[in-house]
Amino acid sequence: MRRSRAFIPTTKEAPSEATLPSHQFLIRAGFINQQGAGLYNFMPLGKIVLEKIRAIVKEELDRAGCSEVQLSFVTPIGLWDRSGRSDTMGKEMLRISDRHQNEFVLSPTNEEAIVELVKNRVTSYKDLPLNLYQINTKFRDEARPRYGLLRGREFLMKDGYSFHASTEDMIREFNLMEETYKKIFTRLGLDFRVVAADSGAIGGTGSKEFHVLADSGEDTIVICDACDYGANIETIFESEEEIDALNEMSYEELQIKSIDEKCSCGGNLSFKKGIEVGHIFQLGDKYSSALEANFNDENGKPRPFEMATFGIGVSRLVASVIEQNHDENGCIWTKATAPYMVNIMISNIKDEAQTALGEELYEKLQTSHVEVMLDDRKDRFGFKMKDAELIGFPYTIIIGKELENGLVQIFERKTKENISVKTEDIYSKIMELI
RNA sequence: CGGGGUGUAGCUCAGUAUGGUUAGAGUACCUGGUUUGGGACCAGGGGGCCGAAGGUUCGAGUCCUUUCACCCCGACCA
Repeated sequence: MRRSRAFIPTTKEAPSEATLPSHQFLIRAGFINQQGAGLYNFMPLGKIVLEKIRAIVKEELDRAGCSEVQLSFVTPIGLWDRSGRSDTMGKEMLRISDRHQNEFVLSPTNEEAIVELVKNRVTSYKDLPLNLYQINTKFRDEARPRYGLLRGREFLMKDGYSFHASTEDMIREFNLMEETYKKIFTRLGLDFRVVAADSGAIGGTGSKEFHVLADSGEDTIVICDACDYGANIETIFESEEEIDALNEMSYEELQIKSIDEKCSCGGNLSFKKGIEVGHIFQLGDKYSSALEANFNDENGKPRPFEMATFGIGVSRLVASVIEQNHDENGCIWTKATAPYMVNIMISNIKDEAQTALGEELYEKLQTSHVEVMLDDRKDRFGFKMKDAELIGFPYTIIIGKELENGLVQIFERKTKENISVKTEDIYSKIMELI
């Protein structure tokens, strides 16, 4: 992409309502803009990142044997009446009416829809297990949306549902998804922890959350430095008072509390702030029983499906990458999430030698299927560098005044290091780095 | 859903206590020129239903009423 032709409206100042780094930088760098409370538009850069994350999620799930579907976003209210959630979920569900005054709900989640879909189509234990997922828009009418993409009302989420003939098989799938999620978050380049979680109102026997470690996280988790124990503090402390008193709680008390739970390896425990980007649940037959979704077992007897459910906040991940990876100058995208891997900056567009080399490299990298931006704007060096840092390209090739000496520079966003490379070596060097 | 706050140029914000020329600044944008290694400089220019509706007044960005939107703290958040 040529920067001169791109739609990337960057600004020097952040809108006053943005308080978190991810919110400020994603807006300042022209990735997203706010449409209303908890509603965001994705501009070209934001859309690219969103699609990259979506593609990685899809790839790993497909590899693990899941099948992608797409459920309708607008759902008849009757679906929610049958499960009782039109009452229990209350105002979180946004209700709308059509021209016939029929009531509908914008899907906040899709347990009911998926059970209805599978019910009476999968009727034998021989057809199990089955794991279906979608990556689709959700709408939850949060009482107070905030923090940009981290807590929007409309958001992109991957939601998966599995069906099994036995609890053992359901647990097998649950463990498979835990491993699959680890692969996904690792590929995205994130520092994350898996923690025991509160099963909450959805019920079920087990649940785990995946947290991206970041100071701005809304959740507090306890992790052990010696084993893989981790837990959301909600599972350790029963009352609000205890959580409020957390700061005064002594280290020993925490240690004892946690040992009582699961960690007895003797390692050091510490508190961390986390952003919940994934959550997996063992559902059991809660929904299949309620909606009378049965299969026939080996003896021909009808039994409700054993189910599990798996979620990943895809649009939340976009913000999470930046919460974990930024500095005072802007975004630092991981290699897997960067909208463009390489930014070629022509320092002075009037300099014919610089422009010629820039164009040549641009063609060559594109031919090699490298995602590359060519900054061919008329602006000055400093302006273009600030812009590149704000956006957060992993590498910027600077074609500037050193070209006279046969040298160009590679600026690495993460380390802010500049290395000089001979012009004839630049292509091989950048291919080696990315 | 309780409590608090803010709506003025694309963006960040003055101006509103005490109503009174043609509503301002910075930034961004356009034109010309000078510049070209860290968000440049000079000159000129365009851009506003002062969130919306109603009211008070000779006169409203400013006062009153209604309403909409957004933000912050809290509660809530499979």
